Amino acid sequence: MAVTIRDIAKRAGVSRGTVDRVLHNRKGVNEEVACRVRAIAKELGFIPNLAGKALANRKQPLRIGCLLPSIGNPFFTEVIAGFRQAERELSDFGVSVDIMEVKSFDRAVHLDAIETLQSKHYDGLCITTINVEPVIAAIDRITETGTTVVTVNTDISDTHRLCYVGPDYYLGGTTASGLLSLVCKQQEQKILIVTGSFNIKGHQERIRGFLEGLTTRQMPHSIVDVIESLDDNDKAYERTLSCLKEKPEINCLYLTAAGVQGACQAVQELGKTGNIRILSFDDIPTTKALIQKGVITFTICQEPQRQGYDAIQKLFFHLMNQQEPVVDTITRTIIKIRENLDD
Amino acid sequence: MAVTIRDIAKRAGVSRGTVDRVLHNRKGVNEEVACRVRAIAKELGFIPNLAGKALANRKQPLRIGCLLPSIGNPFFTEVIAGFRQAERELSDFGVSVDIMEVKSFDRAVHLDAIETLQSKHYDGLCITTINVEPVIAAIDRITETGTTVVTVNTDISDTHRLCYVGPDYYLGGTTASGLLSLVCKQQEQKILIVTGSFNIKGHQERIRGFLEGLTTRQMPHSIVDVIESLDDNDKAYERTLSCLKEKPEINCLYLTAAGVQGACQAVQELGKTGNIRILSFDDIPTTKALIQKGVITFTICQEPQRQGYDAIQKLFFHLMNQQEPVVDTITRTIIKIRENLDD
DNA sequence: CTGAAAGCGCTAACAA
DNA sequence: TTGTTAGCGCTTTCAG
Repeated sequence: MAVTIRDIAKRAGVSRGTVDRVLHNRKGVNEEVACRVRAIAKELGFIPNLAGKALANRKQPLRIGCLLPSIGNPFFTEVIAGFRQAERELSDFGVSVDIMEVKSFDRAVHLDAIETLQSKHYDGLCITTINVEPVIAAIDRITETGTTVVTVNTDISDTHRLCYVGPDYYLGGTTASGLLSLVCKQQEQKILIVTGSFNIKGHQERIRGFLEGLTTRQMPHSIVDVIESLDDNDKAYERTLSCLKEKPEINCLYLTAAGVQGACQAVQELGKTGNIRILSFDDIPTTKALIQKGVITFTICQEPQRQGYDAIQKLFFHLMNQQEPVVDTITRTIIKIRENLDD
Repeated sequence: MAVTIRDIAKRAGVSRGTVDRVLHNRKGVNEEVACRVRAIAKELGFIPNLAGKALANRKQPLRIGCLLPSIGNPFFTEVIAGFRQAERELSDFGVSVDIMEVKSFDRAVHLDAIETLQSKHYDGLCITTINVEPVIAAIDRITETGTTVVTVNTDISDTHRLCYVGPDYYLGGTTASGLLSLVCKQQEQKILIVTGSFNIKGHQERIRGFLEGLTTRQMPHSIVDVIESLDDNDKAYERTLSCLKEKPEINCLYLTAAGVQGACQAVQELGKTGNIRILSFDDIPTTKALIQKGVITFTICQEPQRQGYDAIQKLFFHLMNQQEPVVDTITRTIIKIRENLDD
């Protein structure tokens, strides 16, 4: 039978109320008793019962706020589904989830959004934002007020976030290179890299992992060019098109970010489908369609729905039961080809 | 604010006890009142609060029993880890999980094990067993006594199980064929299929999916032979060795089941590593090592840990809150190559 | 057949 | 500084 605060109270010769105060580090307890209670709790290996806590907390439900740069970016649809699933499963424990969506990775927009979130005094935050100085500072201000922050999909370095839930971008890159090597054998690849932004660390990591992976696999290759799509289909289309025209030797496209459809459209219009091998990331509907058609050979995914789900879960368990250390959740690097696209 | 039995009781002009009796279909309630209560519950969209239930149920905890043919089969290590993780997370809700392990797929052994499980009167069962007549009947006998059964990893047809949690074997086969096609282009594959048993449906499905997938991808190929390993490394080694000697044209091995290490040993001893392409299923430690070494090109996995975890979760939620319909969980078909082997 | 009351583990408001 | 009490939603026992 599990240990309860009753057991601790009896053993320490105090009331349950006092035990509760000690366990929550609330002031107004004689330091001596506090010590004794803490010692006994540790000795007995006390773990608070979740059901009991949830029931008692019902009057002051747990409020979680989220920030996603999801407007106009279909990738985040799945992340949101994960948030919502977690909210549903945890509703019996008094959890509510608000999602704030913004467009783009603009610095001012994000700072503004974070300000707004702070003003709402959530118990916890799940956020995907940009890793730049003023944003980092804003987040530190929030954590200092006692709000717990989890970073989702994109980590924010050197801040006091509880943990990160998202992919290993470098591993995504090496996996792409590994599979490319298997598929192309010793045929030299003349590669055009279409990345999202030179300023986004995840995209850079996908390139770094890819290049190092090609070397490890001793894959003959050359990088013909690296261009930015800014996660935009139109830009990806134009720039890919002009680059392919200029450099007809290109036989491989490595798409590290959004803008997949645009880049593929350029290839298709030039009648080069089949002659140019295309690799991409994620599996938004348009990408799936291109794999079905055989335009893209494979895509590397990152469990977006799980990112949303796990972020909320982590936050919840931590808020309900401080103490045990929290580690990052690195979501899986999933290879999808035509056959296993739908699961 | 969510609806509680209190709300229903007030509205129906009865006590909470009566509402509880009605909601649990317990006898001893005037049919008229019962109807009224049921109607109000439905109208208000009542969903019982999990935390409340768990707390009240604490005196009669939920007991779940599991059956796995895991002795001597490393694949199930992960499934067990999933069972245990679920048990840990649900311990606050009074759930306990007993695991019964047997060796092999012997009919008598399984019948005996199921008998034993029945005699322990568990609230729910998670089982991996064989899909044959007497076993099916034994399971039906159990479900008739009110014990809920979930099938894990291997489904049992036409029985009154709550649901199935496991892979889509056919999809595993098509995925293997799809990736093989990408890797081998138009090079004709002369394939030796090493399956586990002709009598195990999952293995058959992996073959069927593979063959149909090769046709869909218009992959030139021939099946040189199909042999059984009986999930045993020694047998796999011997039979693969003699077959490879007899038919030196074989350039591809399709391993649908256990015995991977044995089959690979045969290839290695003949000095044919690199000349024979090998595909396998699952990622037990020995298989991982063979991928690292480059002996196996890729392996198709099925989320074994999630199988264990989800099976318990499903069972738990259903036992706590009958009513909502339960659907099967088909775990993902995961492609692993050297680079993404460890996640 | 039905209501009242106690209790699961925990929290918070109120007394002392 | 500490103890007492009521109550979260649900189940169960004991009266009636």
